[in-house]
Amino acid sequence: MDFNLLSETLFPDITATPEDIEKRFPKRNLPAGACVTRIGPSPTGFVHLGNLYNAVIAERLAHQSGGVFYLRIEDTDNKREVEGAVETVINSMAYFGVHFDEGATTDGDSGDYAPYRQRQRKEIYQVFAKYLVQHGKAYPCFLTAEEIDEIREQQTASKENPGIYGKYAEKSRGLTIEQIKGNIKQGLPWVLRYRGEETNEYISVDDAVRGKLEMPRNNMDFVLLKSDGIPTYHFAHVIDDHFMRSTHVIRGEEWISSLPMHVELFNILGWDMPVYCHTATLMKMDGTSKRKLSKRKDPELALSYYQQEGISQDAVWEFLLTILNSNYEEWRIANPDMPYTDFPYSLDKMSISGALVDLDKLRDISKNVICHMTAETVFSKWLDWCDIYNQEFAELIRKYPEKTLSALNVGKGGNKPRKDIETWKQACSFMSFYYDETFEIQDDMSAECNDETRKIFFAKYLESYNHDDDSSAWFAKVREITAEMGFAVKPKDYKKNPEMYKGSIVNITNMLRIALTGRANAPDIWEVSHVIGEETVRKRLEKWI
RNA sequence: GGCCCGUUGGUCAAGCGGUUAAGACAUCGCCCUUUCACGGCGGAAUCAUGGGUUCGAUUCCCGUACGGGUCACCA
Repeated sequence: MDFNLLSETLFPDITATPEDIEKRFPKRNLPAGACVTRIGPSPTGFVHLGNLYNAVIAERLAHQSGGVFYLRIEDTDNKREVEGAVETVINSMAYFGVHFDEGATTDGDSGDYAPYRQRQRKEIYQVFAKYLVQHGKAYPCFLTAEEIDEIREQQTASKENPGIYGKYAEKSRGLTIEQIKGNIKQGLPWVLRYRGEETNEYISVDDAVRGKLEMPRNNMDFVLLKSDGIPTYHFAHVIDDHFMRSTHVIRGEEWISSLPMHVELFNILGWDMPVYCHTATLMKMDGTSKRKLSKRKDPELALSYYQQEGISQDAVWEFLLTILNSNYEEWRIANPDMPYTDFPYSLDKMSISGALVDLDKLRDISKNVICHMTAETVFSKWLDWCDIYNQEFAELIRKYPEKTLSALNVGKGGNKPRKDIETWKQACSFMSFYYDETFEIQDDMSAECNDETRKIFFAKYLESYNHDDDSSAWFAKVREITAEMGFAVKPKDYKKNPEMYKGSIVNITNMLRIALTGRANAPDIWEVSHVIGEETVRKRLEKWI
């Protein structure tokens, strides 16, 4: 077979050579050790935690080494593409603070290795498709879906591995140049297949997170170009990561099994392989067993879930970093105020078994992240979230900016700051008692405080109430009233001799707190009183008399 | 089914031939405290399993079980 003639028949319009492409995308001029990484989402409209997970690794690797981190859109499957999905990807990454140095943007592509959308790189792939045909390493295949099914059935029946290889490839490989020309003239669709070798060799790849990976060398005639002339993932990956000069390929472990195909292509094209980093799959607890997070069953897989829940993007990063590098948590405890960018991220500290997405842990992290923010930061981030997800509350915040800010400052100072706010969504319910519009009594007062006790207490309290009292003067009065009413001023006294008292000061303050905030769990009473103001204090307490 | 990856408390995990098997979340108890928190202290709780190798295995090797991935003109 005349491979040159075949390649001209198949790709008459391709005139560029591999050398031309090499020249067009020269090696990057970066300091030694700089990593070039990327994420390559496909625009299906669904951005999930796994995307972010890998993005965090890639971003850290690139930016902590002075390298480049870019966004490539893997849109080779036009059937799955959803309109606006590229924007969705870019926007959600931006929302979570992932910034690219180059790649696809909402406004075209930016960077020297453009285009960054695979469909626009069709000619580039075809240059190499043609090259492989010229060298007898690829051939057109006219097998129909039915024929392929038949082969598979036969293979299943005889318990052989499914696929086009060895003797099963004879039919598709055996065409003469005339037959091929004739088929093309007739307009029959064809795909370009790699010509696999029958082999029992093994390949070995050093994976940066898993160590040595050993598996049988590829023997399949896998598809390089689909019938629309667009490459499959495998072919596109090899060409793009070579020409975009990626040094590290970070991707999920589901790709491990196609590694032999990629190795084959890198070898045949004579290129160096990037460092592969196959990451663990995110799991979830289902009953008593772990399973992969599923798009249909688990809302927390979608990145939009974290946005809707109002989990701060910093918290999501912290969380991801803690499951990505086992020493991150200790580092964070030792360095509570440093930015995460100071943490030296390393691939060999990665866990290789699937991590469970533990929402409890996330909440705890989020709480700590928020408690380290200034009230001003909390104010603006929370407001940003409310503007999108809770407009009613956004209005309230805007209506009472000063009150809101001082409320956010309650318990902030000192070395033991309060950790009341977990998420922006939860902040709306936590903060609701500060505003008359959303104030409501949620908890019941303790049994020790019956109607009569309440009436007496609140009457006395209001009578002696002086809004200008400082915290200790205020509390002295509370104690005084408590004693007058026959309640123990010190909880310990009550504990020792419960029969001597009607209750303890704990019951009194609990009653006061509920009247003022509607719940048993709320910050310091004196501080709250000063945020909501004297008028509101009196109004809320008078109701009980 | 073939090939591949994995398995330390409820969860995330450190560990790399000899440890009282770190730490964090969750949980429970106690302490601090006017309350709510925060914080402090402490408890309970783990090496999937069977064989080797070894003076000694959580750690190394093999088998078994269990979980996961993949076997497309999807990525």
